[in-house]
Amino acid sequence: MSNENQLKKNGCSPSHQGCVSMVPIFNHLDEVQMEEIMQTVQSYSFKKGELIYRAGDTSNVLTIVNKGSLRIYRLSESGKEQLVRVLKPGAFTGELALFNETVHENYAEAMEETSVCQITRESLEKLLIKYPSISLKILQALSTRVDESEHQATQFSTESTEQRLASYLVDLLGEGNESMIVTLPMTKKDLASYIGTTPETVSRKLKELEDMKLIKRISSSRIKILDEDNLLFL
Amino acid sequence: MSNENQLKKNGCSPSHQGCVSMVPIFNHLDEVQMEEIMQTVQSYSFKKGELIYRAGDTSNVLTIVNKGSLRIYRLSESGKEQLVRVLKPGAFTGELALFNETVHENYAEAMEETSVCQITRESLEKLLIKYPSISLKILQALSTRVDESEHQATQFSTESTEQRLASYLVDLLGEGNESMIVTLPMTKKDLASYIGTTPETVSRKLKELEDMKLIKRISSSRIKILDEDNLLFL
DNA sequence: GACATTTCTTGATTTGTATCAATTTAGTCG
DNA sequence: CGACTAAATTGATACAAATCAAGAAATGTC
Repeated sequence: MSNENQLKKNGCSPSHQGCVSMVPIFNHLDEVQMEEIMQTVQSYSFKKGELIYRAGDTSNVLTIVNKGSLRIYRLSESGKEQLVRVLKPGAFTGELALFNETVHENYAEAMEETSVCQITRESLEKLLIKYPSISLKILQALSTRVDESEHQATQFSTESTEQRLASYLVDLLGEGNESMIVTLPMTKKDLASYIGTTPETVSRKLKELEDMKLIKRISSSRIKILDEDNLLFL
Repeated sequence: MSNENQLKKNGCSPSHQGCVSMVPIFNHLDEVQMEEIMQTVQSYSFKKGELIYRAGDTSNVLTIVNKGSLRIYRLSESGKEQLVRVLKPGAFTGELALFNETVHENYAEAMEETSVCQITRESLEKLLIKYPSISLKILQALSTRVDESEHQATQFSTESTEQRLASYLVDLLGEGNESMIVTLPMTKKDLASYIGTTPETVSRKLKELEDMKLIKRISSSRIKILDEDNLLFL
C-alpha cells in the first residue's frame, strides 16, 4: 500500500459483509461459506484522489470495490495518462501483481469516498483450493476483461474518434433504458483520456453529434440519445 | 468448429503428448497427472489460412497451440481487421467462449501448418477441481494477457505510430539477444495491423528509423537494432 | 455569495498519418 | 525458370485530430 497513513482500516465493520455478499466472485456461495470468507477479508476506505496502489508497487492482495469507484489508469512511456477503466462496486483489481507475484503496471485512484475489501494471496489461494467455483468466477471475469480490453484496443486502432465517442455513449445507455438519457460517470477530461483523445476534441465531437441530431445535451453531464442506430453507424 | 471438413483429427498421435507436457498451464504437474490429461485432450491440425474458429461461433473447448502459430484477429464494427496477437506453441485461446459460455469475439487462423490440442469445458472443469494449481496457471496467463492488452490499448491512445513501431522492435529483441538482430514474425501488412497503422506508414517509418541510424534493415524480415535506448526514447 | 480554480468550449493553426495511385520487389507455382 | 500474384515501397494529396491560445462555464471554498 502506498499511503498507509491515509487509509482507515475498519476490520469488523459491517461494510465488508456487503463486500463479500455483493461481488460476483463470491456471492454464488452459501451463507456459511461467505461468512468464512468475511473473516479473511480486510476493509479499508479512501478519500477522493487517494491512491490504492501505484505502478511499481509490489502487492499481495486482491482489491474489491465495495462502495464508491476507482479510476484505473496507466502512464505511457512518454508520461501521458490513459484512463483504462472505472471500477464500480463488485469489480476487482490487482490480479496481475497478485497472481504473477510481480509489480502493478497501473494506478488505482479513488474517484470519490470509496471503500474496498482486500484479500491476501495466501487467503485467496486457500479459498481457490477449497472452493474451485471461485476460480471459475475469476476466470470468467478475467476472460471478459481480456475481451473488453482487446475490443478497446481494436477500436483505438481501427475507428475514428467520433465513432469511439458514439459507441461509448451507446454502451453507457445499456439495455432497456427507457429515458434514453445517459449520465457521464466521469469528467470530460477523463472521458477524453478513456476514449483516447483530447478534451477539446470531445467537446467538438459532441457538438457535431448534436448538430447531426443524434444526441441532445441536457446538462453538462447528461445526454439524451436521439438516434441510437445511426450513432453506431457513423 | 467452423470447418470440420478441413481438419484432421489424430487422436492418438504422439503430437499431443507435447501439447500437454509443453504448455505452462499443465507442465508443472507430474508425469502421471499429465498422462491423465493427455487422455482428455484432442489433437487437430490446420493448414495455412484455415480458421480454427470465427467470431460468432459457439464453442466449448480451449485451444492450445502445439506446433506452428495462430493469428488472432478482430473485425471492428466498420469491418476493418486488427491483428490482436500471434499465438506460439504453449499459448491458448478460446477462454472467453469457454468460461462465459458465450460466442467467440475474434478469429483464430493458422499462419502456417499448425497443430493444436483442444480440451472441452467438462474435462477442463474436472481438471480444475482436481488440480487447483491449473487454475492458478490460467489465472496467471489471463492476468498477464489483460496487462498486455491494456498496455497495447494505452500505446494506441497515447503514443505515435513511430513510437509504437520502435517499441515493438525492442520487444521483439527481448533480453540478452547478442546479435541485436530481430526477425519479423509476420508480414508487414500484419505488422501494420498489429500496431494500428497501414503498410505504407510502416514502410516509411522503418526508413526514417534507418535514416536516424537507430536500426539497419538486413533483409525484408530481418532488422538490426543499432540503438535500443534511443528507440524507446523517441 | 463572491472569489478562485478547475473544467469546458470555441477558434486558428499545424502536424501526423491515411488514402490514392504507381512502381518495384518478393514470393509462388505451373 | 519465367509468369503470375501478392507484398512492399515511394510519391502526392487530403484530412482528422492535436496543439496552442483565450474566453466561458462550472465547481469548489472561505
